[in-house]
Amino acid sequence: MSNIKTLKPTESELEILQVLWEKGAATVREVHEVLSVYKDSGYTTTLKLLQIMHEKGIVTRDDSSKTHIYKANVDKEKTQQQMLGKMVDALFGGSALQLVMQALGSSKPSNEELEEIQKLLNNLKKK
Amino acid sequence: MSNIKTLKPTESELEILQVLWEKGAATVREVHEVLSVYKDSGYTTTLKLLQIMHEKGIVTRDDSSKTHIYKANVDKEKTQQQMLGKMVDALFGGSALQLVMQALGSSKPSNEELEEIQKLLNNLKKK
DNA sequence: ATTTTGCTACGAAATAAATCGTATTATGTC
DNA sequence: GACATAATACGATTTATTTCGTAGCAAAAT
Repeated sequence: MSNIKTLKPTESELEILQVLWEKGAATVREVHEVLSVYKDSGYTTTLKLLQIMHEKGIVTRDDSSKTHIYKANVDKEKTQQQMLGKMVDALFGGSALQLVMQALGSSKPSNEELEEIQKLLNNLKKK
Repeated sequence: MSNIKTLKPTESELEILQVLWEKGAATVREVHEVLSVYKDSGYTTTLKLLQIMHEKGIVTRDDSSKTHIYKANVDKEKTQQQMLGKMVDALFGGSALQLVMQALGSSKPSNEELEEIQKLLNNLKKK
C-alpha cells in the first residue's frame, strides 16, 4: 500500500474504500451490492468510480480474468489520519484535543469503552 | 441561531463559518482578509459565497447600511457534532470511540492536555 | 451455434461547487 | 457637482464529482 502524497478521496470514493478495507478484495458487483443497501445509484456508476480510482492509484486491480478484482491501495489508518487532520483544521481551529473532547463528550461511551480510553491515556502519560 | 435540519456546509463555507464564529460578526472584506492569508481567491468570490450562504440561511446579515454585516446562523458545536458524525460513519464504521482513539493516539498531546482529558474521563465515569 | 447474461469501456450528461468579470450603486473627497 | 473609491448584485465560466446510457465482448446456457 503506497501512500506517499496527500490523498483526498471524495465522498463516494470513501464509501468504496470502506467496502474494500472491510472485504480486502472485491469485484465491482460485490462493492455495488454493499453500496446499494443505502444508495440507489446504478451498477455502472460504481464501475466508473472504481475505474477512476484505479487511474488515480487509489485502488489496484487484477484484470487477469474477465471479472476484475479490486483492492484498496491506500492505508486505512493513514487515510483516517489525513481526514481527521483536515477536519481538525476546518472545524476545530487546528486543535485535535478539541476534537477529542467534543467527540468524547457527545458520544455517550459505555463503561468498557471508557476503560479502553483510560488504558490508552495511561500509556500516553508514561511517556 | 436556528439549526433544525441537517446542514452540510461545503469546504469553503466551513472556512467562512470559522471566521464568523471567531469574530462574531464581520463584513465581507473582513472575512476575505482572513481567508486571503491562506487562499488566493478574489474578493468577489468571498462575497458570492456569503450571498449563497445567506440564501441558504447559514448566515444572517444586516444590510441596513451599504456595507453588510454577516453573522453565523448555525451553532458551532452542533455543526462540529454533525460533521464528526458524518466522519464517524464515513471512516470509522460508525464507532466514535475508534475516532477518539485514533485522534488521541496520533495527536501527541501534552501533559496538560492529557490531564484535561483525564478530568473529562473521570466525569464520564461517575455516571 | 444461437441466444442470453454479465461484464468492461468510455463518452457524455447532470449536478454541485468555486471562481471571476462586469455592471451598478452608494459614499466620501476634492 | 464631479470624481474616485468601495461595496453589492449577479450572470457566466470553470472545475470537480457523480451518474448513466450504449456499445462491445466473453462466457455460460439453451
